[in-house]
Amino acid sequence: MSPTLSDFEARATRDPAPAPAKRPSVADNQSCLVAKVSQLIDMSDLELSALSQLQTEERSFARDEVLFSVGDHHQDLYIVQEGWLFNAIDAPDGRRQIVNIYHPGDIIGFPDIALSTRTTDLVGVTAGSICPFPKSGLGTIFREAPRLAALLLSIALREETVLIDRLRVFSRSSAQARVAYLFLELNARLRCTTGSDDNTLYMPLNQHEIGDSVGLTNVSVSRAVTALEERGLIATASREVRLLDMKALIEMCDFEDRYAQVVTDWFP
Amino acid sequence: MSPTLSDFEARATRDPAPAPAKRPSVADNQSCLVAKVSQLIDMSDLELSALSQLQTEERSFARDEVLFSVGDHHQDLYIVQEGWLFNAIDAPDGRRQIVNIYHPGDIIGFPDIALSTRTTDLVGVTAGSICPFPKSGLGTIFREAPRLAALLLSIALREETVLIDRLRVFSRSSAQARVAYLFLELNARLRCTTGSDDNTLYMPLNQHEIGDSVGLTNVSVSRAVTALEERGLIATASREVRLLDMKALIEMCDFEDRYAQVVTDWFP
DNA sequence: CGCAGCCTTGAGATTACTCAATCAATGTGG
DNA sequence: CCACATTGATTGAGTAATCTCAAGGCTGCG
Repeated sequence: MSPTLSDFEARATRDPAPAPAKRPSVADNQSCLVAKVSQLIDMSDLELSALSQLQTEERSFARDEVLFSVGDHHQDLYIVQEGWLFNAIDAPDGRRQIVNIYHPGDIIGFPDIALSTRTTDLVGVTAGSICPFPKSGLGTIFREAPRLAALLLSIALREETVLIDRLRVFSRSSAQARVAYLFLELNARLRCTTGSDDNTLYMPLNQHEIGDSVGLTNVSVSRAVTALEERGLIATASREVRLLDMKALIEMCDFEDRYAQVVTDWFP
Repeated sequence: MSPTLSDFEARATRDPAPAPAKRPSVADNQSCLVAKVSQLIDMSDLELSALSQLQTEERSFARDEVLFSVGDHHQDLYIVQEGWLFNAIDAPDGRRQIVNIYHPGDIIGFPDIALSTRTTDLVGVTAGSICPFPKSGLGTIFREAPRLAALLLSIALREETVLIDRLRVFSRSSAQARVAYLFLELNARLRCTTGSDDNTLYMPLNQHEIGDSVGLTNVSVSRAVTALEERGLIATASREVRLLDMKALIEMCDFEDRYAQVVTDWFP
């Protein structure tokens, strides 16, 4: 039996070893994008074929590999097949802002397609692979599969809502609240794909990278994590975080789960 | 001659008196959305009629009026016809995050349509009016006018890029840099609609509201503005800000103008 | 003239940052 | 199998920035 999307996801989150075993090409079965979209809506044959035509070869990446950089010209979106990545912007003072953390099934590079060049670097957190998806294929989708086009807009708008949530948290809250928010968000996202619900999450980012995500230094992250542990809100193992007191965590950073629902009532 | 979009904009930014004079209804000429979209691309007759059918009655609002609140169910997007508004989220500790500031021609409520309820409050900064646009009309656009649908996605993605820029600035930068960024962003947005290029901008927000926008207290805003003036980077009058040293301002907050361009090469 | 809203300024408290040293975990080569 | 190097996490001490609380000033308006 060939692997399904959830197989990929489970493997990616539990076994992020640097050298991934030989996997069957995605073309063996279906494209990453088809898998991703199938999760969200049922597709007609027409829609399926429109999507499948956009299939291109997957590309693998290594831990810490930079897949593209700010200023690069681009032709593609990517769908994550396996592994974690993030995109980031380097500030002139040497600090870095991690903008988004990507997991299997996520779409990478969406905001950039309205501009001519990349606005962020893309970096591998673990080893893994991504499926390119030519930007020009979007035209086809909009022309031939309006319902899929509407779904893409929905995905973009949900990303925007999440960014607004983060803006609120990161511009006002304490170090502990910021770290708590990051853990809660990752948990919400991973839960809706992997289905595990014990509120334990795999965390391949080191504390410096966590700091780059939430706007803190590695030292402040360390202190915040320690404080959250001492308060009994979380427990950390080697590369795992367990959220012990969801209610308190959610309350301290005013977290909202935006991944639970997608409204489709206005779709064509 | 009935007013054009740019008439509205010029009036809104230069004459934000609390009680707007009687204006002809937008139906006299064309819908707000048609005007907005015409700015960005040329439309075929088919596209024009698809858009025009979505016309509904405009609604006026007063300074400080709350037009909708977090949790409200919604059916509409809005296009700003005249005046300024912002949307905001109240934090449990009594502070408030202003998420977005809207000017004539802007689309309000876009991120919310992927969710069932409002995620922010909408508040009038000056008096003005907005044109509702039923969410269900989006389905029509996606079905019948794919190029307009693609344009909507572009607009959403540009909003997202701007949010990413803000996340970077507000989670790391100094008070002066945050305030400078806000002024630069407002200037860039107003310039592309009003066309004035002397880098002087109308600023109806008080310092408390500026603080709510950039994640500072009113006291810190006051100190930051004073410091920027003392350094000769800006000058402030009663309700105006003049940007004296664009180069230094842009450099201190790493500002990027995302409003100058929209790439349409992938459009159907 | 006096009130109200907004802005400014001061002083002390809080919070995160920087710099630096130490500790822990992991992996490598002899 | 163990010394050693490397990377990441922790802890301490002092610094810098913003926040809070509070008082006072300016401006526009009834």
